[in-house]
Amino acid sequence: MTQRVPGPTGKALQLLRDIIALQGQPFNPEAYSRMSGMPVANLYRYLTALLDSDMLVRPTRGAYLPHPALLDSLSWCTGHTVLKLVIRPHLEKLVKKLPATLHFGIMEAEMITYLVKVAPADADLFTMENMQLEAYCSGIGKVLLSTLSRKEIKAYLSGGPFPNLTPYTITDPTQILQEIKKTERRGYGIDDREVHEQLVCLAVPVRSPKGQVIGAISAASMSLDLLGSARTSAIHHLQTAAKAIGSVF
Amino acid sequence: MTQRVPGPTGKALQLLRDIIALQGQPFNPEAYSRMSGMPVANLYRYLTALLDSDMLVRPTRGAYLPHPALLDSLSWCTGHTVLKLVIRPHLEKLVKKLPATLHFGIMEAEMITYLVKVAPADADLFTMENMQLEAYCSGIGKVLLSTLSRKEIKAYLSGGPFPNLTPYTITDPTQILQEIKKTERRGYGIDDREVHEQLVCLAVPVRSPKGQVIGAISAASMSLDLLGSARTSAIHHLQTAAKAIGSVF
DNA sequence: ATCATATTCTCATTGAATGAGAACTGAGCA
DNA sequence: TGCTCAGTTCTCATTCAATGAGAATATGAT
Repeated sequence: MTQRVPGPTGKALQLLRDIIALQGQPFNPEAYSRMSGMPVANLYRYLTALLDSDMLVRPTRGAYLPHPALLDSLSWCTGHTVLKLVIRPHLEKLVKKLPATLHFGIMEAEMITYLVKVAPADADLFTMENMQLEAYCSGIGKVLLSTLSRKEIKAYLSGGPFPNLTPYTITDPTQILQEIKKTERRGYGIDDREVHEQLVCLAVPVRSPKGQVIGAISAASMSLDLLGSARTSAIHHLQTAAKAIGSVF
Repeated sequence: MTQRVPGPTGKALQLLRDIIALQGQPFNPEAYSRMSGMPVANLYRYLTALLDSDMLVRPTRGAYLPHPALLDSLSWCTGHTVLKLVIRPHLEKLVKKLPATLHFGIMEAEMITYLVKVAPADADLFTMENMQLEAYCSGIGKVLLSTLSRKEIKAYLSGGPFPNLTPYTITDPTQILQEIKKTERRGYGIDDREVHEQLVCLAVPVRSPKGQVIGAISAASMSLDLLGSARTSAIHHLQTAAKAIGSVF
């Protein structure tokens, strides 16, 4: 809602963004003018430009919707598509230095969606791209949970149930909360055989330069060494890659 | 590709549109500069604005993609959603003056998709929203075919087969071409029991003020009167509504 | 018909976009 | 390691467009 880019172009794009965010609810010019500090005259100038550029349509007075032509021209891709295109090359570069199964995942509706998987030739795991897993027990899940607000974490913990997948799975909400807090302090997430009896995993968040959480990347392995002597190096590699990925957004 | 809106805002939006249209293919700044007449310095100024406004991301040098945040904020609607939102109220107003079953349809992949259906309380037809029908035999199909270029029409006619649905269906490509030509001269499409033995239908195109074909609206009825004494009035009502709808785009 | 509000218009003022070219950066490659 | 080219940023004087307040108009609903 706050302006990000100076000049007329930034204001026009901000207005476009704000109108899209309304999801078709009526747009109140006067209220928007007051809220954004933009005089009505300018507001309508930008609206006209957006309408004439086929970015918006105005079905009736006071109603603004994205232009079908815009939506059609975007129909070849989704948010997931773009994330995959952006992140896969980074993980393919990383896997040469860090020979583990690498994942990129995001949180959607309190579940973790694994969008990208890159594995070394000799290792293969049960995971698949586009798979959804629970958040409370995986490395990516824990580290993404740890970036949420206290309120959101509480909402998540009261959502249960949290089935145990292995003898090591943490299933008690209180203990999960402790684990999330430890993850936050540590800066990275650990899954010590909580999803699969032989599987361990390290995960770090991917943040945009503005601090927004894009998702998380993880390195998983059947070798417990990943949590031992190899841990420091692995975390370093993950964090370097995460920073490079984050800088794209 | 040609600029539609004067001023910096229009140029920025045009650039955004052009990059989206690339569908992720590499973007050549120099070529774009030459083609659009925009100096490279300006080109990069606009690119920066679009990147900073979270409209685009740059995965690598020379690659530009729509920003996932933009795509997510648009995921609540599609081109079809917006078309339905825009057109339904118009047809609901029209049905009070023209008591027939009204449809709005568009051509997609040589088939007609019926996006909106509005029927009087006493009339009901076999049609359903989102249904797809062949183009060559329906009123909407014929009138949309008649707006295509000769080349596109030929491509369509060589696509066949064209099954006959009733004894009245025109199935010979040569005859279909004649029918399309007649439709073009007439300005509206007629379906005289070609889809269903008792069903007749009139259809007119919906055009934006710039002349672009958005789709077509039709009035269908079990009463043959629609093609007789009621025809002039019906066409007039359809054309008035089509003009009102078209002015939105 | 009338009312509220969305929308357009006018004009003097202010500030931003423009365009050419030079300078810089980074990825691929010998 | 350093080369090289394409992509990208920077500088600055010039030009042109955005700005803001308010009045005027158009429109849909009651």
